[in-house]
Amino acid sequence: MPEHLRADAQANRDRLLEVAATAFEREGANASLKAIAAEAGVGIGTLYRRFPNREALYIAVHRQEITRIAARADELLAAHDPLDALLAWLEEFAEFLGAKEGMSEIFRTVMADGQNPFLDLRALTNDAVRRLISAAAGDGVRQDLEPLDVLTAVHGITLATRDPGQLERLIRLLLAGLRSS
Amino acid sequence: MPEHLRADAQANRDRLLEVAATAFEREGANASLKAIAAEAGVGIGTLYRRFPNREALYIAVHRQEITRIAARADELLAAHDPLDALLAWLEEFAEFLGAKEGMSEIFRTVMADGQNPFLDLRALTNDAVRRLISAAAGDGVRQDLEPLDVLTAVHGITLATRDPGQLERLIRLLLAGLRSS
DNA sequence: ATGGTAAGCGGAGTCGGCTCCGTTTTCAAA
DNA sequence: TTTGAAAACGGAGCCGACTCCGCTTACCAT
Repeated sequence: MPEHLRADAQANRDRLLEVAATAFEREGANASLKAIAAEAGVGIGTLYRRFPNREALYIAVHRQEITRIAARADELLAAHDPLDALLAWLEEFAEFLGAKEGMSEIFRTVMADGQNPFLDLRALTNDAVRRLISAAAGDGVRQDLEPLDVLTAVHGITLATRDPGQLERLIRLLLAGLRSS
Repeated sequence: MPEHLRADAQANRDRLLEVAATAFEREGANASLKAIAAEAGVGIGTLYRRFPNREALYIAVHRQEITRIAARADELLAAHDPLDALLAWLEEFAEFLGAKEGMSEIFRTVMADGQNPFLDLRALTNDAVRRLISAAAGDGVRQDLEPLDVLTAVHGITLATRDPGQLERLIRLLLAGLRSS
């Protein structure tokens, strides 16, 4: 395996990401990959060689956005009480997962797989939660919880919820659980 | 729409359910419907006429089992403290959803659709939760929660969780939330 | 008993995901 | 500049979901 992609391959990869971004935007995470390949002017085989499954392509497209969410934790902590920051972040994260059609399902696969090329993203969000929880120690938030468990809880809520009102209620219920002695 | 199925249709339906039961058992909820139809000796069209989608067939196969779970609420209430009963039921329900490969995903579709022929099952489980919550009023369980929200929370947990230990922890976290003032 | 028809049937057809492999292209060593 | 092999390409091919519609069959009214 070479260090860098061949020039033609790199160009194709870039074009795929570009086309995929607008396709996912337009049609959600279940956009036809065949169509994306065609619009990018490559064969379906080329798409799959570069991105071995739908999840890989989808996450590659949204890499920046996810990094951004993780970074939001510090912004929120700087601007609000720790408890408010925690709640706000959980809500933003939930909204992010829920807003894009299919994003939540994609996350499911990504989270489940232990040896994928997205472990860095998982670590980023994981650390964000850890910081938020630590900061809110003085507000009665339990310190014995795995950040990944909290992340999973929010994720689960976005998976099972359809109605935004219900999502809001369940996030608050989760927060209540986090504050239980 | 006739009251009863024609004799041949009824026989085919029965055979489909029988075959589907073993197929789902063996291969999980994503068993090939084409294969099920073939094994039942009918065309794929016949399967889809009777069960308009995978979910319909899957739930039809598991109808008894779901009814059974709902009924467990009363058994548990009769045998344990209300709080223990509530926890035990939530765990049983979660285990049920998590045990069968794909069941949890099927539930997702069923829960989301407001006009399906499974509303009775939803009502059954909903009432089970309502009774459990009411009974545990004296143990500090909040009475201002929609049973459906609680059900959704458990469901979400089973959707997002892979590891049984994590599932157990999240159920307990949920219970803690239920008891917060 | 039989004839008309609603009910039921089946599988060809369409579409999308994903794989596999024979062909083409890049690129760097000589 | 040539050249050969690693890298990349593309699309045919397979599979499964689900639909659609022309053909068949049960069954009831006569």
